[in-house]
Amino acid sequence: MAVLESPSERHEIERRSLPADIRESLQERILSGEFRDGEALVQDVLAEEYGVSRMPVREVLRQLEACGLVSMQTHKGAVVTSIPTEQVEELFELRALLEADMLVRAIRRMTDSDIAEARDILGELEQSYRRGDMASWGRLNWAFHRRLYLPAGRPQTLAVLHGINLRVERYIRLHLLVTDGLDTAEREHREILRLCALRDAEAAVAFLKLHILDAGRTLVMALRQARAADH
Amino acid sequence: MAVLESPSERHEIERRSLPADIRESLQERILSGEFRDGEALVQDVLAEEYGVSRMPVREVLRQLEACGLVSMQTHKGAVVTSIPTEQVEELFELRALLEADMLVRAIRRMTDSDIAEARDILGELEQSYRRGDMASWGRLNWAFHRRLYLPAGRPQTLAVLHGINLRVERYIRLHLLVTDGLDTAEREHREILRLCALRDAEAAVAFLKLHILDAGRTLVMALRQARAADH
DNA sequence: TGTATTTTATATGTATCCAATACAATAATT
DNA sequence: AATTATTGTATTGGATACATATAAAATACA
Repeated sequence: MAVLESPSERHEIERRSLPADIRESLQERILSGEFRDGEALVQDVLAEEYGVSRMPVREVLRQLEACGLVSMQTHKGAVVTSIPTEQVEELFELRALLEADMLVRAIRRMTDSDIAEARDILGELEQSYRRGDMASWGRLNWAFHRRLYLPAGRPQTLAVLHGINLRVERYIRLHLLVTDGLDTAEREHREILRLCALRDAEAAVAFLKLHILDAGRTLVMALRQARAADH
Repeated sequence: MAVLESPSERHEIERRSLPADIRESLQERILSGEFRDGEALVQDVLAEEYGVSRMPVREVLRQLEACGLVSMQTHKGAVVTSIPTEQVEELFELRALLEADMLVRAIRRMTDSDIAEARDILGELEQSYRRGDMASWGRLNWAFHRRLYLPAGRPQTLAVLHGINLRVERYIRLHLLVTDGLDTAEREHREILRLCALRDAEAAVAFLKLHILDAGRTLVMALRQARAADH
C-alpha cells in the first residue's frame, strides 16, 4: 500500500508532496468504500501503511475533515463522516439548483471545441463504467460535468460543486452501482450533450435537473433500504 | 498576542484544543485585514507569537487553506488568498441564488420564536455596528442570516453558505465599511425581518436578493477602485 | 454479582530535531 | 559587463520523542 513504488523511481516522478499523494490515496480509499461510515481512521495505522510518520497523515486527515469526508474530535481521533439520508437528498437538490444555473450560463458561451472535449471525456467515462473501474468513473464523471460548466467562467461555483460532488460520490459508488442508476445516467449524459450541441438551453437545463434529481431519488431509496437493513 | 493570557487562567476556560484557539485567532486576524492579500504567513513567526511550536500552526494553516482563506505551496509557505474582483462578484451572485432558495423554504416553516430570535440577533448586530466592533459584526451578520435560514432544515446548504460568507467577509469589512454600504444593509435587514414576520415569501425573497446583490455591487465597485489605485 | 474506582494501555497532541528545498547574494567565467 | 555557477541562509517538510487524555480492563468493595 506504499505510495512510492521504490526509491529508484522517486526522483523521476516525484514533484508532489507526501501529503498530496497520501491524500489522493486515502480519499480514494474512503470513496471506494474500503472504510465504512463511522469507521475510525487511526493515525498510527495509516502512517505504518504508507511508510511515513503520523505527521503527514494528520495533515491529510485535517484536509479531508475540511472536505467533509472525515470528522475529527480532539483526543478521540478521526472517523469517516456519515451523511444522513435526508442530507444526501439535500445535496442532490443543491446540485440541481447550482448546476442548472451553471449550464444556462455555460451554453451561452459554449464553443464547438468545448462540446468536442466534453464528448471525449464522456467516451472515457463510458469505458471506465464498462470496465467497472469505479475510481476512474468517479474522476471522469466529475470531469464531464465540470467540462460542461467550464465555459460559464464561474470558478467559485465550480469549487462548491466539486466539494458537493466529493461528499456524495461515496454513496453513489456504493449504492447506485447495484441499482440500474448508472445505466440510466450513462444514457442521460449523451442526451445532455446532444441538447448542448443544439444550444437548446431550456431543454438541456430541464433535462439536466431531471438527470440529477432522478439519480438522487434512486440513490436515496437505495440508501434508505440499506440503512433500514442495518437497522 | 498570546492566545492564553496566563497559565493560571488556562484551566478555567480551556476546554478546547490549541489548534481551535489558534485558528479562531488567526482567522480573525485575516478577516480583520491585519494580514493583507498575498501576505506571507510564516510558521515560525506565528508559532512564536502564540507561544507554541510550529506543529499546531501548520494544522491551522491547512484548515484555513481548506476554507479558502490561505493558499499553500510546498516548500514555499502560506499566503493570504486573494480573490479576483470578478470572483467576489460571483460569490455574491451565488449567495443570492442560494439564500433566496433557503428563505423560501424557511418562511414556510418559520415560527414566531424563530423571528423573535432573529430580531434579538439583529439588535446585537446593530449595536456592534455602532460600536465599530467589526469582529462581532462579522460573526453576528452571519448569525442573523443563518438564523433566518435555520427553519429550512438544510444543514448542507447552510454549510456551503457559511464557507462563502467566510471568503467574502474580509472584503466586506475592508471596503464596505468606508462606503455607506453597511448603513444600507442595516436598514435592509429590518425590512427583510418585517417581510418574514408577515410571511410574505415572495416579497421577502425579492428583497433579500436585492439586499445581497446591492451589497455585492457596492463592494465590487469599491474593490475595483482600490485595486486600480494599487495599479 | 454488580458497581464503582483505580490502573493500564492505546491513541492523540505537541515539541524538538534533522533533512530537503527555495531564494538570494556572491563569485567566477565568458 | 552580463550571465551563469555556487554557496549560504531562511523556511518549510518530516521523523522521533515526550506529554496528555481517553477508554478499557482489572481490582476492590458493597
